[in-house]
Amino acid sequence: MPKLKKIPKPTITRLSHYYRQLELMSFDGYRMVSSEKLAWLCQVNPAQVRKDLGYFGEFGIRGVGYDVQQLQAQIKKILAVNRDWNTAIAGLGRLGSALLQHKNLPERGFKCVAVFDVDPKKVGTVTPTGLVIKHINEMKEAVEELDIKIGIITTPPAEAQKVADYFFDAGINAILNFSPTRIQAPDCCLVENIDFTVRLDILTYKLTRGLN
Amino acid sequence: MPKLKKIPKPTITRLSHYYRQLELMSFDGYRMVSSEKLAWLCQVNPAQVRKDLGYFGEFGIRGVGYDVQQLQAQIKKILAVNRDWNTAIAGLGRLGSALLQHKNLPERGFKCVAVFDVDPKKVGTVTPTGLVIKHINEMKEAVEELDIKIGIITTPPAEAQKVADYFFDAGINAILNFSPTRIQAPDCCLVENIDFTVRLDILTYKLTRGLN
DNA sequence: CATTGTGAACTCATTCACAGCG
DNA sequence: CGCTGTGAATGAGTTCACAATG
Repeated sequence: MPKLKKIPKPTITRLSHYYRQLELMSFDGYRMVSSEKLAWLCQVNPAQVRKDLGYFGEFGIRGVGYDVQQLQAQIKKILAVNRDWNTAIAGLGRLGSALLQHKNLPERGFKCVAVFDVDPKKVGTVTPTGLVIKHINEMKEAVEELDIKIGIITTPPAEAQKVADYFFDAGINAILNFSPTRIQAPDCCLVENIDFTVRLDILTYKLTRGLN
Repeated sequence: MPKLKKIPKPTITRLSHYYRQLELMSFDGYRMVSSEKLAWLCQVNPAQVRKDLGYFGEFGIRGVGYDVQQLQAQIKKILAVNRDWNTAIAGLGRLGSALLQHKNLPERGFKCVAVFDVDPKKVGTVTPTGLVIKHINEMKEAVEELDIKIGIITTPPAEAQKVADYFFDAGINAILNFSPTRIQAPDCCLVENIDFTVRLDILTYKLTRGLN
C-alpha cells in the first residue's frame, strides 16, 4: 500500500535506471532479482532500491526477491511509460535530426510526430522519417491535431526561449531542452535540461581536483 | 580564503550555470551583478549563490555585488575551463557526428581531436571537420599522441562498455557517456552520463502526477 | 546602507538495522 | 532462513538570518 509520503526527486531518476536494467535482465531470461543485485547493477545501495520501490507499493516477495517482468511492468506504470507519448522536435539542425532518427526513443514509446524550424530552406521539406517540416507558427494547430505532449528543443540558445514560449502557448507543458539556456516557464510547465557543457565542466573540475 | 570544506556536488553544476549567465551578461555589457540577480537568472536562491562561491573564496564587494568579468574569470579557473581540453568521440553515428560539428563545444574550449568507430565503411574516411576516422584499437596511440583527456561515447548501448574500457585502457579517465548504459569504471575514472530517456521518463512521470 | 559571507537551523535524501514475513 | 519493507539514525544540501564591511 503506497505510503502517501513525499517522493524524492532522485527516486524517479533511479526508477528509470531500474527499469532499464530490468529490461536487460528480462531479455537475458532472468526471472527473479534481489534488491542487492539490482542495486549493484545500478550502482546504488540495496536499501535505496527497496525504499524507492516502497514509495509506490510492495512489489517483492520476502526471502526471495522481485519478479523481473512484474517489477518492470509496475515501474512502467509508475513512470507512465506503459503507453506512447507524442513528441515534437523544434530546431532541425544536426542534433535535432540525430534525435529524430534515434532508434531508442520510439522503442521506448516516444514518437516524434512533428518537426518545426524557422529556416525557409527547411520548412516544407520532408524529413527522412517522412514528416513535413513545419514553421513554428503552425505549432498550435499541429499540437492539437497530433496530440503532442512533449516538446524537444534543439535550436541554438538564442532561439530557445522563443520556441519554448511557442510550445507553452500551443498547450504543451513538458519540454526537453537541449540548448544551453535556462528556460523561463509558467508554473504549470515542466522543463528538463540536457546540457553537455555543464557535464563537461563537471569532468574538468573533477579531473583537476583529486578526482571525486 | 577558501574554507577547506566538502563541496556539494550540485555546487559544481550551479557554478557552470553561473558561468554561462555571467558570459551572457558580460556580452550585454553589465559590469556588476548581485547574488540576487544572478540567482534569479539561474533559478536558485540568492544565499545559494553566495554559499557556492564562498566555498572557493571571497569574490564580492559588500554593499555592491560581484564584478561580472572578474567573477567569470574566477569560475573559469575553478572549473578548470580556462584552458583547452582535447576530446575524442567514439561512435560516429548521427549523434556522434552532430556533436563533432557542434559549435558550442570548441567555443568553450572542448576540442575534438580524434574520432573512432568500428565500422569498416567509416574507418579511414575523413569527417567534415577534417579528421580521419580511426579504428578503436588505434586508441592508445592516438590518446598519447594527441593528448586526449576526455572520451565521448556515442555508440549503441551494446558497445558502450567495450569502448569505455578501450578509453580507460588508453589512459583516459574522464568519460561523457551518451549511451543509455551504466558504465563500470575503475575507481580512478570519472563518468558523466547524458541519458535522454531518463529525462523523458521524468517528464512523463510528472505529467501524470499533479506536476512536481 | 546595501549586499556579501557564514554559522546555525532546517529540509531533504540516504543508509542502517532490524522486525516482518514468505 | 533470506530477503523485503520501513522507522529511526545519519548525512548531505539548502535556506535563514544576521554580523561584517566596503
